Amino acid sequence: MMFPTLDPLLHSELRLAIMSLLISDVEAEFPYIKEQTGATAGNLSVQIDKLSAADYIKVEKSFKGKKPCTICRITPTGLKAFEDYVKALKSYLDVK
Amino acid sequence: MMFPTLDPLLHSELRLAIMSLLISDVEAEFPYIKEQTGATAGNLSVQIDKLSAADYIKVEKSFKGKKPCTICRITPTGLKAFEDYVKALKSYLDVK
DNA sequence: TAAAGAAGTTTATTTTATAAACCAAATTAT
DNA sequence: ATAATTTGGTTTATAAAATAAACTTCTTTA
Repeated sequence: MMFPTLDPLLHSELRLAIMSLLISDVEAEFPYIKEQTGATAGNLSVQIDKLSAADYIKVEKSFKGKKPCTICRITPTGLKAFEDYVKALKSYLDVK
Repeated sequence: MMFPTLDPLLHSELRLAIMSLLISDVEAEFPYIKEQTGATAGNLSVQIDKLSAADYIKVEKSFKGKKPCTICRITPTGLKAFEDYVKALKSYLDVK
């Protein structure tokens, strides 16, 4: 087949946005990701879980003063997957 | 919001592959698209309908000798949508 | 101390992708 | 000649995914 399969975990608007953020920002808190992506909290929570379950990101729960704080970071696995995804996408887009 | 929405009609592996083919090849027959994408006929038929309903492609049904022949071509609308999609995707991918 | 807000999670709903089943005509084999 | 297979699809059913609504717990403010 001439078109490589696109990692379904990354071929999702919200999950891709999350990963994109975490590549630039190294780490990001839940509310920040929510604001930057415009996602609802529920949707974001679900998609973060999926990325986390695949070990594409690590999620660290702590407290910031008295409030819960969820920090996300990309993993090497996630970075690799993202790079592979971009490479794969290019065979769909670089069409000339 | 910092991430533009990705046209859901194009943000689909098979539909994107179809569009990608039609940009390089100008026109393509159903069996050729099927072979190039590795899709099942059913899936391909459905996705072609969707692209056609949005006027991203035109579908022309004729006969080749005695056999039915379905030819697909991209429309200006489709080309524009593809270009916009690529542009939008870049804000997710060009991350450095 | 009641109401509102923050930070999420869980669950339900809608949408989408995909394949399985089907159909009609043509070709090939018996 | 006719039965079986292949070609070129379409329609329908199923499985998976995305998304939002509803809920929870704790905190802050009125």
